[in-house]
Amino acid sequence: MTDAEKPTLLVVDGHSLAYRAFYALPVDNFSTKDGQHTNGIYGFLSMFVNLVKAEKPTHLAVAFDTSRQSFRTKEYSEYKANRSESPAEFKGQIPLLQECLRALNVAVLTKEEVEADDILATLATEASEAGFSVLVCSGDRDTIQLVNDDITLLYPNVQGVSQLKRYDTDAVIEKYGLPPAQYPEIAALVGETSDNLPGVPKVGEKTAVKWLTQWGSLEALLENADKITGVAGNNLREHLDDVKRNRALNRLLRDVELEKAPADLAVQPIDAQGVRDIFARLEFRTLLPRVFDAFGADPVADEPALPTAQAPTATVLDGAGLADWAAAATGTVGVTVDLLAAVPTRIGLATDTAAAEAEWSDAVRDALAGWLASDAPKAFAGAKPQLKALARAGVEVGGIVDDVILAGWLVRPSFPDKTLADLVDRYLGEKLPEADPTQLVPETEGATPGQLSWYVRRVSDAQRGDLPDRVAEVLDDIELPTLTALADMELAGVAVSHEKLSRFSGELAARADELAQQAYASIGHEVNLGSPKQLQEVLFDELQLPKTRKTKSGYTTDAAALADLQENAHHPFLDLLLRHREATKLKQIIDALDAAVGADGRIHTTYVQTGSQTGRLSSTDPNLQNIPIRTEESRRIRAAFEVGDGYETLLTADYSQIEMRIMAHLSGDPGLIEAFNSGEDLHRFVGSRVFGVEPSEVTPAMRTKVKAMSYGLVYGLSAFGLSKQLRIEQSEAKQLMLEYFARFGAVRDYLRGSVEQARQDGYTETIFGRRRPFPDLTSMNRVLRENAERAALNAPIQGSAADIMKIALFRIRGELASAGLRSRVLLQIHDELVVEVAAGEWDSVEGIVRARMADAADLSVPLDVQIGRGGDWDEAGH
DNA sequence: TGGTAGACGTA
DNA sequence: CGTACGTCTACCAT
Repeated sequence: MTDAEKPTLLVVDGHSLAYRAFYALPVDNFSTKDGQHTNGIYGFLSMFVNLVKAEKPTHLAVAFDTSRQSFRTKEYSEYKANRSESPAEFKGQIPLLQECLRALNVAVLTKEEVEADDILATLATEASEAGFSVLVCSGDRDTIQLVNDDITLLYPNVQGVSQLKRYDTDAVIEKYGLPPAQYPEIAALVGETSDNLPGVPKVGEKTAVKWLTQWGSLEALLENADKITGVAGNNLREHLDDVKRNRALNRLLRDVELEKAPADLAVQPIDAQGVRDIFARLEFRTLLPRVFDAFGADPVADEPALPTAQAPTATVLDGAGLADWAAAATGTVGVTVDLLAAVPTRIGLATDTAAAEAEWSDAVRDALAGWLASDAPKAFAGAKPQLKALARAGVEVGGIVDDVILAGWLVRPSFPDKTLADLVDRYLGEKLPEADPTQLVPETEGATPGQLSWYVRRVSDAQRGDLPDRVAEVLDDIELPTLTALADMELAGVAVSHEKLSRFSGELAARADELAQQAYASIGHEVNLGSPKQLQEVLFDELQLPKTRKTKSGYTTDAAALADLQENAHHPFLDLLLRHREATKLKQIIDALDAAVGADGRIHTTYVQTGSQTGRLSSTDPNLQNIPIRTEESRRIRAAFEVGDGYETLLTADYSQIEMRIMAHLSGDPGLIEAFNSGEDLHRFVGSRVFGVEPSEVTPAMRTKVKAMSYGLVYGLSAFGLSKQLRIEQSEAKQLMLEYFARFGAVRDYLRGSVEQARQDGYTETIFGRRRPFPDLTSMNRVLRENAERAALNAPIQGSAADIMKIALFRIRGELASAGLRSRVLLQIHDELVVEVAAGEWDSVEGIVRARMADAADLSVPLDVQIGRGGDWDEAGH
């Protein structure tokens, strides 16, 4: 067998190389946006990919230490005792690196009590005996002893991991003057500082090599120790035990029992999707193509192809046939409506064994409308756009018992599966047949609506088994009813006055222009006021203003920082810039809204039901949940949202302090509960308790402080953050927190306890059972862990509020309908609803809205609802 | 064309 | 060093 034909095994010491990368690469450039450090992972993978590409091994493995404890520390407790604990930022990267390697289908080997190098030694030895050519990659010099004709060591340079030096037998002899097997004998004499193994004083590499050459081996040298002259000889005789110990400890084990033999380590096709997923999490982008290249995988085609199940051929029927088919079907029927430009084109139905479908037509609509509206159980994947299209065609849908996208989001709200294909992969382990969108005449046919429905039904079945009971209740009792309500709201849209918007836009354009001219004049030249980069040059280079808070690429120019600057070093440019920002921001919002007004004079937002990790909705295209309200002027935008033709007035209804009320309920704090039951203003009540004065004696300053404290609590605010917001000393903020908790101790106990509970369970839970997983609560990375703690503190509170609002929303919708009223809910802004009220319906509607919002949940404090009325949103917002 | 950073609007 | 979102512009890489 020639070398070229020999299989090549590459074995890598994962720990030592990642560790080198950790120190070689700057943390700042290698962290995810939520604070996970990735420099060690990136550096390792980068080197690893280069190695694989260059060496083209046929077999691969990466070994890791399990802990600092090994048989060596047992034999010699001082072994590596001089090494400081590796930083938590590094340790936290190891599991993620291992996850990457698993996605690459590379064997990850560990063994209790044994160091990674012993695993390398065992594999290298076994492989070389089995006729492999072996590459050992390690940053530990002890691995030099492994080198022989079949085994080559790749050793990283001091600079880092980008350059590896090759040690074959000749290279070792050239460098050390002795064959590789004798390197440990040199090391035993010289000692190894990094392992805390002292050697013979005054004996360096030169002397050691000279002695060993002279006597042939360490054994012979030690036998003849009394014949060595000079100080070094004396030292040797005094340190014989050290040398023997060193030699015993630096001998790598070659007979560790491993789960894998070299032959089991053949390079496998990578899990392309798995690699994409973990790389996306780690925010690696440039690495992805390099990995696919090195491993010879096609980044586009999904690699180790999942099995494609044989979907039943969907029977193509006419309307009557499909209606008969549906009526005869037992159990839940999967439903898929194909859309083109939001209009139905085809409809497919399926059980878990059979599928049927039809081109959409008036005849199909008429035949199927009865079954669709009935309670016959139906499952969808992403139902809302389909429901809307059907509704536009005049078809109502009842009996919705599942939406697999919603169910998937409830299980994994942080990484929701976005498509049916994702869910088919996750729950069925199959690949959904999809037409290649880049090809005019696709090679692979996509599934038909009937077949898609078959997948929907099967995913639905598989997923239900995976759903904890309480989460299933959230799906059935909250999300599915909400789904229909949202479809109605989106279809209804909200009337917006183009005239009001465009007049305001014109005013703002003129003002922004004037402010820009004045700003240019104040600094003597033009500058793009919308470019933070150019602004930094003006502020900190030209004007030499004091530096503000750091950002990734310089210093911030945000409003808070500019306001600070103005206090210290007022320059006319600052005020002009702030006012210009305000004007352009408003104009930009107005223009976006104006562009979104449809032919019907209304804006139809899209509510993303899976848009948050807490259970809240989000709103897009356009976002109607962040319409300005704070400044008098910005409210002119709200005034452009008007009651529509055929309706009489707008009603707004919002929960007051719902999150604080939920805190009171969850914590059971008697003081806070009393505050809400007393009828007194919340912050006044809390202020009187905290500062020990009568409610009437609570000053505005006191009220501001406790208000900030109360709201901050819900977000995991620190003394630092509180002091910053209130612009008070940290000591005073700390004192305020102490006083607050002295009066409302159960609040603190609850918050602490809920985070601890979440740490144990791995997830938080709302009052209604909605869960949110928090794996980072046990992270060793402090930033990551503390971020998770604050989010975990907030999740049950924000999430319970979201649950309550959803319940109120669909109950209001149902009751308005069953009372035969035309009035309808248009908007939801987290704790507020906007309702369009038809003539003569105000009293009924107001009563329904108030009652259903107030009794949406039974808490230990009342849910207070504020109602407003007006011809536009601004007026209605009291 | 696509993605990120910085800024800022809301609850 | 306060949670949850979406969208805009500038800018840089492709």
